[in-house]
Amino acid sequence: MQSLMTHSTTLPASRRATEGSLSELEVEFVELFVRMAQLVGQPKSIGQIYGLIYASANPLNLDEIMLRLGISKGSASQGLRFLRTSGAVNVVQVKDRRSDHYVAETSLRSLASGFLKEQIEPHLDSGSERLARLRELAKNSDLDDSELIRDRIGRLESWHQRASSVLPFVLRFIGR
Amino acid sequence: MQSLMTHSTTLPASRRATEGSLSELEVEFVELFVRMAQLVGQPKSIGQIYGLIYASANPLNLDEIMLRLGISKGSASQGLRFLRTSGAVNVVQVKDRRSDHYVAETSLRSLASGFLKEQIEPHLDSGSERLARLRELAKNSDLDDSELIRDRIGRLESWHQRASSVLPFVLRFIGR
DNA sequence: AACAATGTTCATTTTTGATTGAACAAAAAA
DNA sequence: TTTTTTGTTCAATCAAAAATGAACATTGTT
Repeated sequence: MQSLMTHSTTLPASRRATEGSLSELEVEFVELFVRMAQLVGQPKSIGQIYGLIYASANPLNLDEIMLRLGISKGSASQGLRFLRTSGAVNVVQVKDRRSDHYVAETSLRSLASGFLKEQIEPHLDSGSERLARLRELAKNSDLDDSELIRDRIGRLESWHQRASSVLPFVLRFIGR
Repeated sequence: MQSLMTHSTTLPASRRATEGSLSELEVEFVELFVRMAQLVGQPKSIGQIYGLIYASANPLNLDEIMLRLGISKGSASQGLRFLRTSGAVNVVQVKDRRSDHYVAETSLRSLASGFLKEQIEPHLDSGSERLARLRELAKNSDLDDSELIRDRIGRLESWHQRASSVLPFVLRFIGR
């Protein structure tokens, strides 16, 4: 759950590590990803963190992330866990640095599949159980509207099936 | 934005209009739709209302909905507006009743397209503007990481394009 | 006209969910 | 072993979003 590749960097160049403020360009990236995060129902901090890493030329560690974004250690830690387990960032080791550093996974395929697998699939699975329960309840229901109920449950089943089959399809279409 | 068909009903059968409580079966439907609503980032009340209407054999009006679900008039009114404008429910007139009554739109095609058009499309549109702004800022950016920035913006553009093209595709796939 | 029925609006309250930060554990370094 | 670095956890706080309900408009009824 945590791809360990080695990545050599001399943490160089422009931007000092512990800065506490972002360039105009970085702000724009961060804001863009905050919107995207919220669009898919994720907290702002997730978007901030991913946005910063996405726009960064060198791998960042937890400390840098919390300082640059001005967020708490807790948020940074939890946000990074989420991004790690859903495959949106990867852990790399930086020479002469003990802490984990993070780089962005930029393939849309990975991001989309991580999201769908983590956020959508579970719902589809639990959906099956709910449908079963619904069918059960429908048996002992008023005979009056049993026809309607039958129809509605049938529709739900067809939705469920369609949704399930669109999912891999979207992945293939969007993929690599 | 409000299809006015006439629908004759003698508001009959089982369930008394002003009851204030739901059958076990109705509860199950309502809960199912509450989950679905929250999955796509919509408030609970939206799911409740749609769920109730979905499981109802006869058209319901605002009063019935708020009483049966035990929600406020305000919630019911706002929820119904949302469902109306996104095409998830239709307005019908019931003989001898002055108020608007609602029936569920049950075609997945309509529901999905309403949702995508209302909730996703706007984001894709505003995305274009943001990308333009990003490109603008990138011009006057540090020459150091200009290569990375170029790459990242390029990727975003490709994501945007893919997302835009998947959308009508999903609709066709899911449709009818 | 006066009254009743139907809906909408929006300032306040409530609920939900995200963020914080201090306390803790684990693993290096000293 | 003691100290520092790194990261996680979770109860408490804070902020955002949703729900409430009273006031208001509109339209029909008497």
